[in-house]
Amino acid sequence: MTDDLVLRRQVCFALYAASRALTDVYRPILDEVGLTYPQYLVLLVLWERPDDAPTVSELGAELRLDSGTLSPLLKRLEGAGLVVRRRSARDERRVEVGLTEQGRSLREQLCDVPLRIAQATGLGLGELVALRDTLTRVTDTIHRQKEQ
Amino acid sequence: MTDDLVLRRQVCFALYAASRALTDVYRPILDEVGLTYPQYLVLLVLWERPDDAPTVSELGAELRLDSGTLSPLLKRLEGAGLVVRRRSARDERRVEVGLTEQGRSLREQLCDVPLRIAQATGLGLGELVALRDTLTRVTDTIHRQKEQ
DNA sequence: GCCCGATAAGTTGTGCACAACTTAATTGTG
DNA sequence: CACAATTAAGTTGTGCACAACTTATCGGGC
Repeated sequence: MTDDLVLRRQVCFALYAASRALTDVYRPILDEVGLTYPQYLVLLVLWERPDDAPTVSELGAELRLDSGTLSPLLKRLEGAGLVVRRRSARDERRVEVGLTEQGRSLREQLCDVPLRIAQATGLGLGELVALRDTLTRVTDTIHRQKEQ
Repeated sequence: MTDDLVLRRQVCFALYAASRALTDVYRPILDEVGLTYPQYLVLLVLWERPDDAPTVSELGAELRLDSGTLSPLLKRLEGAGLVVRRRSARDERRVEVGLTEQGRSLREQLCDVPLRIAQATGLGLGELVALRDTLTRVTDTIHRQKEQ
């Protein structure tokens, strides 16, 4: 019982370490275009629906990040000329986030990134899909518990 | 090809989201004893070898964190009375990190934490072990590539 | 029409992570 | 022995995450 408290036995440490290791793989790749990993995640959401201009809250719901994280991040993306923010006409509380032409065009430059990352993991395609699905299940389980 | 760039398909996002979700489970538990999750990880290493007093570098090698992260974190743990730092006698560059009595006694208070976390994931024991081993393999693969 | 609770985004403060740098001690080589 | 290269820890600066709070807008009930 007492030696359950050992670092290498903990799933959470494995998760924490793997997450940081993968971010290390992303860093040099994203550095070339001046992005951080969370900024890249925001762009992924925007690229999925290029004509949508989601609000800050909608972005936050996808990425599970709050305005405390997103507001300064989006300000930096706007400063880099990749994104525009505008108050919604019919609800002045909302801020819609849209891609600039420059932000749109970044997508092609980065389309081979997922493949390069997948290769760095050393896992086969089947293992990757299984891993992703297991992790997604864990995340959903935890979030469902939170809400109740 | 182009729709590989979709958030929900990316293993890395699943990893990033799961890691943050699990930290969310830890937070209220560790809050009760005034710890953050990375501080808890440092204590895990110290609890494994209570008479060892590893150096900052040795802690960093276990957790893959550098002195830029560990120095202020250890200063806070010392401020909380859980840890002591002392310069090594035979190598004045090194700083050895040891547990205080208070830091040692925290272990018993937290020994049921891994079980509570495991339950929150909703996975069975076999799945947890498999997940941990896959993640550890990915982390090791990435780090081996870095070194070459 | 007015107010009250709810909602949206932003701000402030704390604590990681990590890069780049500084300071100090040690080791290896001539 | 001298001294250059290395190593260890700490510092500084940037960018997340997240809690707690503020400001502004909106909507429903009266």
